[in-house]
Amino acid sequence: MAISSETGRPEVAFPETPDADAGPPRQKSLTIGAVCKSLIQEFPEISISKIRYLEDQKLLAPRRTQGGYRLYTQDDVQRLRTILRLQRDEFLPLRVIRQELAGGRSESEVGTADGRPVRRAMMTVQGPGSLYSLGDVLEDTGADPKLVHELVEFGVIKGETRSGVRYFDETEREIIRSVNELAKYGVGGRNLRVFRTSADREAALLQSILAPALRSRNPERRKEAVEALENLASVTTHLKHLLLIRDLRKIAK
Amino acid sequence: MAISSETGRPEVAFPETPDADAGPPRQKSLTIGAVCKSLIQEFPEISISKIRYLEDQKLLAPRRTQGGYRLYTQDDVQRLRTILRLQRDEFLPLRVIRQELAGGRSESEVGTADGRPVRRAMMTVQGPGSLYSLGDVLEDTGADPKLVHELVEFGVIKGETRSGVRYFDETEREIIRSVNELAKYGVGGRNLRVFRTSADREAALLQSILAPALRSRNPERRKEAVEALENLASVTTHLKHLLLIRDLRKIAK
DNA sequence: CTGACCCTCAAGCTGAGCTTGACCCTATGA
DNA sequence: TCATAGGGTCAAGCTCAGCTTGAGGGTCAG
Repeated sequence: MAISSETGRPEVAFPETPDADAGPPRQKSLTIGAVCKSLIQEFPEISISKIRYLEDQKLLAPRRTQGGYRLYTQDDVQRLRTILRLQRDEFLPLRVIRQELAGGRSESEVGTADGRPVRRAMMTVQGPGSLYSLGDVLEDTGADPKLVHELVEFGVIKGETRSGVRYFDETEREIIRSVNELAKYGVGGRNLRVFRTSADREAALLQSILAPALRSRNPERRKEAVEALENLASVTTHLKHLLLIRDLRKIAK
Repeated sequence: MAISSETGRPEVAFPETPDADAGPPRQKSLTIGAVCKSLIQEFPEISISKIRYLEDQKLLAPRRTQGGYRLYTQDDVQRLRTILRLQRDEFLPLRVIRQELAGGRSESEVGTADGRPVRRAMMTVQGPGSLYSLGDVLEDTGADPKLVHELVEFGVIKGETRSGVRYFDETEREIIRSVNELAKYGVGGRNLRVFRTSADREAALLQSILAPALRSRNPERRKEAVEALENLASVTTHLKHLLLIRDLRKIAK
């Protein structure tokens, strides 16, 4: 409801209404100047032109007003913060940051001063996690409602209907984000089938391997099996990525 | 005995005598050309002028012969290797590398041994990258030679035969590592087909999408296309992982 | 309707990280 | 002993990432 349509026109133009609805702190969009001010504490080197430059380099994609002004949601700002931190603290070149962010290295995982670990939130097989309304998801991901509808229809995601309203979990939200990203490159519609069926096939494979343990009466064993499942998922994902890279190299000649 | 004194004058000038004395492999000093050759496997981009440049930047300080020739001990070479790895895999600028090395971050703790880093290497579609012999790979990954043989036979990896010896690149090495990991869980043999074909299918998809740009005469456009390829690879990998997680959740109940 | 703010686009700047070339010296073995 | 392959210095130059600047012009809230 907050966002009217694909044109990126917010109903309430500027600093969005601090609407008194749902719990989570609502998204107030900021102009580029405001964003700059809000970050100058942590990053004294920042500048408006730099933020624009980062957008030019495909690291950001804020919505726009009808007039062409950039509007940054809190998520956009968080992403920007992440970018700046990766640049400052890890010396990563923008090209690499772009990829890190494209693959799901998300905001929260960088800031928190830790050393290595990088635990991926929605990568876990366990637990429910938080739920997001369609509006939340659209705002978060910048996706077209039609796209979400399509995904639901194709059974890629299904959400969870609660008192008539459909909610999505983090994984689903990230799926939407990724699909939206792919759409920009012209990957969409039935191409997604390729991914779905390969995921299904793979899940079946892993299940068949761990089936005995998963069906076990012993909760200890079941827990182990679930963990194994997570590990296997990571490894196979990595392997598939490597195989893909290998193939792509041939293509790129 | 091998090295005479602080003046940097070696008793036996050039490639030092392979002296048959004390147990530990004695310090054979290498000339800059020899060093370069010995590293070109792992770092194809290296050059004599670059090594000299690094010295200029105070990252190295090899001894010299009376005549002014640089002489590198094994330790020097190891240090150089470390520098190059920090540069390639962690993207550290030389200024930072200098500090890291000054404050005891030692050779051993960066390389192949440990867990994470190794970022770029096999993630990029570009470039030749370093090469590893079968022995290197087996040592690195702890895999069974038979396994490697199998992978080569199945055409999953093929290596690069150079003067009769087969070498593998980083991607292939990591593929081997992953497959070996999977083998521990009992995933192997023809199960790998699933992964291979899905990677192939996906590569074909991406290729078809970017084909025009990739075939373009304009090098500018081609570069963009290759970058897009890398981004797409990241995104699709992420997406597939998410889909897999989604499936696995159902399985795990 | 004005003043602060924002937009694009092309050109320019800066520093890191090498490379090149001119010119000369060193080590080694035939 | 001297040919020749390999090294050495130094200054200049090149490339690329990552911004900045400036000209010219539109947008938005009060």
